[in-house]
Amino acid sequence: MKSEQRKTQILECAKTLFSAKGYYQTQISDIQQAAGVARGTIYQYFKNKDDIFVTLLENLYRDWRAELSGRPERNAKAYENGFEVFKFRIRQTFKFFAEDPDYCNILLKVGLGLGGDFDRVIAQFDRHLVEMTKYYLLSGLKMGRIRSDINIEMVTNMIGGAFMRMAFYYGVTRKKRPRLDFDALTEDFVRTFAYGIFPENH
Amino acid sequence: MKSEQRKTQILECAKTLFSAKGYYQTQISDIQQAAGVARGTIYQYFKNKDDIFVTLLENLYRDWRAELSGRPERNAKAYENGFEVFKFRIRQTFKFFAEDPDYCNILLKVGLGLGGDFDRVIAQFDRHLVEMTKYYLLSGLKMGRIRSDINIEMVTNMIGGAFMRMAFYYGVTRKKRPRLDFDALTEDFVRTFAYGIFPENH
Amino acid sequence: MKSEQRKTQILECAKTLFSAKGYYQTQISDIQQAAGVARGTIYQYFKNKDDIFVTLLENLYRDWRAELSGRPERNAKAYENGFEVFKFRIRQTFKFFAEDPDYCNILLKVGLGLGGDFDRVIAQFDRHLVEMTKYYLLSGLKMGRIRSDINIEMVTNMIGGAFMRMAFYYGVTRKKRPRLDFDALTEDFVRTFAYGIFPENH
Amino acid sequence: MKSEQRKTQILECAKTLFSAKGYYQTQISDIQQAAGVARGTIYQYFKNKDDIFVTLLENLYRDWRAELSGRPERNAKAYENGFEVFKFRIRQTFKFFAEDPDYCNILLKVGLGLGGDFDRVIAQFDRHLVEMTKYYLLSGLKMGRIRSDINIEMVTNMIGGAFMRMAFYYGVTRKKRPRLDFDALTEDFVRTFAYGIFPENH
DNA sequence: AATGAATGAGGGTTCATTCAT
DNA sequence: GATGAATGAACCCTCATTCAT
Repeated sequence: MKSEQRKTQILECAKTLFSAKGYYQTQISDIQQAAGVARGTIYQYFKNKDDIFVTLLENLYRDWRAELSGRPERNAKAYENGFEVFKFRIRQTFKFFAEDPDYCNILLKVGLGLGGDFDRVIAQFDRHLVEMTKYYLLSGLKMGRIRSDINIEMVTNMIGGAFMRMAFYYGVTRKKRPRLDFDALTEDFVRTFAYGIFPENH
Repeated sequence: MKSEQRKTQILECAKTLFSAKGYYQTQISDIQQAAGVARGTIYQYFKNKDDIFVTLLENLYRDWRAELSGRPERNAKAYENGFEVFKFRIRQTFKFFAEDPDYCNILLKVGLGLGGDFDRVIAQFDRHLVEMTKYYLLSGLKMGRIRSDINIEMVTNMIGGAFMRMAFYYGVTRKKRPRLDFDALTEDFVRTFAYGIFPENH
Repeated sequence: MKSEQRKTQILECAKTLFSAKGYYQTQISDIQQAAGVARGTIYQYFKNKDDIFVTLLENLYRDWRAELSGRPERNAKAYENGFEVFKFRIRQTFKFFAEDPDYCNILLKVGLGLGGDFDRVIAQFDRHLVEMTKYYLLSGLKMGRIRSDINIEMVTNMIGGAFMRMAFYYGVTRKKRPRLDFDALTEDFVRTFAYGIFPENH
Repeated sequence: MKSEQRKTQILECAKTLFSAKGYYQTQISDIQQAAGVARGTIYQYFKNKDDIFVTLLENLYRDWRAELSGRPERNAKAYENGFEVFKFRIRQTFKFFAEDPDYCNILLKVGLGLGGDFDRVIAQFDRHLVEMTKYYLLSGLKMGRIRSDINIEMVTNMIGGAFMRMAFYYGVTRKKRPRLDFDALTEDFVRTFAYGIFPENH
């Protein structure tokens, strides 16, 4: 228990540092000092430096999924059509990243291009998000709620890319925006993909 | 001239390696061996390892802009309305990344999260792409060709994110897809943002 | 305490080596081997090679001042006139260098012409010695105990130079002279400057 | 002939650089650029870097001896007693260093502590100066012109040290002193050692 | 004789990891 | 469990010297 707290504390310090300085620029000694423990203590909780970063990524994935689970309270009926579910998840993800910019920065910037085991864990998140989108698109297609002429593969990627960039934008780049309205944000985001940006009488 | 060739050759080897292994995983000795020169020779052409990477990024930016310049041959008239210009640039950028996956990988994955001077050069590309998009949106708005109720800031980020992810997808992830039809790809991409994915009679 | 000992031990080895081989001829690996520690251990105690040498010079200066402080036991009265103070300090400095030939060699030979931070620390010693001499000369002048027609600036330099060369001679060049009589040495030195080398009835 | 000029020119540049930056801080490329020749050209005139420095020191020694040779014009008679000869040589050496501060700096500061072959060449100068002094003292002693109770070894070192420091002071430290009166300087220097700094009725 | 690109041995420094206390 | 001194492999970079042209 006490031990678990210590581990969490080290991870928290590591998160801040990795986010601020990147993986290779962050030394074990930085983490150790920030956490206020001795150098060797780190190695009682983690196998090595990689392990810290991977644990961080796995926690991120776990926490994100916890955020996703649950249902939108209101409008339980609409939930059935899949669109509301999708919107809810988009909303929760926005919230998740906006409320933890370090996680956001680590997943969408710092963690990329590191190679090795890291790619695997990051790909896990990526795949999950993409599958979620694709699932929505496919079921929407089947129900006639989505245009039949779209290129699923492409649109999936587009939505994923657009979403991640926005998450990064609102979570990291624009750090000091006081209070984001996640519902409105999500509505705007979804509407753009739903109806396009051309006037209706195009 | 001979000297310029040698520099280019070193850069080419470095590009492949950085793309495949990442910045920190690539040693000077890797580059040196790949280029078939002695260790010290590298330092006759570059100040240090950073310099190689930054030069690579600057060349990337330069080459990309060269790809953008020029006009679509056919349909010169439509070009006037800005939409064709935008589409042309999207198309050229797709082409640029698809034809040079290493550049693509370095810019959109490997180079991120390195910090230092690298961020500056990468941000240059990013800003350029975003400004290009925003410019198109603003002029389209003024001409009534784009819905007046969109959130410019958000849509700009969405298009940028969607585009980069696609470029990465077609350039790197799906590396071995023989022959991409850039015109069709661009058309699909643009249409999705233009008309949305919902059926017309929504 | 233990740590302080280790640092001292490394410094001691470095002193011997720097004195024997010079700054640039002494490698970190020489010091490391002489001290019987691993390469990296050196860097736990010193920022870099420069730092070792500068620390050495600063210790030298500190130790020398410690040697100077204190008063000649006997003849406390004569001490008042300044001459005895001066002689005592000359004596102590002779002693200091004769008993630590490595310090002597590092300060008066090895450390010269290195430039950088080193000059600063060496100049500190030099200035101190010169100021000490000048102070004695000026107060002697005021009290009528020194000829009024001497060129202070020149004589200061002469005494300083003569003294340093002698220190080097007795400390380093003539390394193995068993037992120096510092009192006699000082007496000779001072008398030469006091009365000159010409016969009295010149 | 042309070749000899080229060699001289390289040496001249090397002298300036070695004096300003020290031996190890001066790179072959510095010398090569300053001399306006290609890197490889240096090695057609000198075996290696050491050779340049040693040549410089040997030229210095040669030029100094040239400066010493010759006789004081006036007072040819006094010349016989050795004192005038000694004074003349002191004077010429002052002049030599004051007129070539780089030589002065190289011999009395930069060249010390380098070890290797350099010590040998520098020692040559040193020994010459000391022998000159000792010879004067011994003959003065024999002729009763110098106090019989002085410690020859010590006084020799004192005069040598005092002299070198002064030469350095007037040649390097006080670089910008307009016009030195070498006769007066020498007179002051010699008188200090001759009669001492105490009042006559001590 | 002159060039300057190429060389590579050699040095300083970093930093994740270990282990005796 | 906690500590932090010690470790040493690994890496970047310098720079005197060579040699084909």
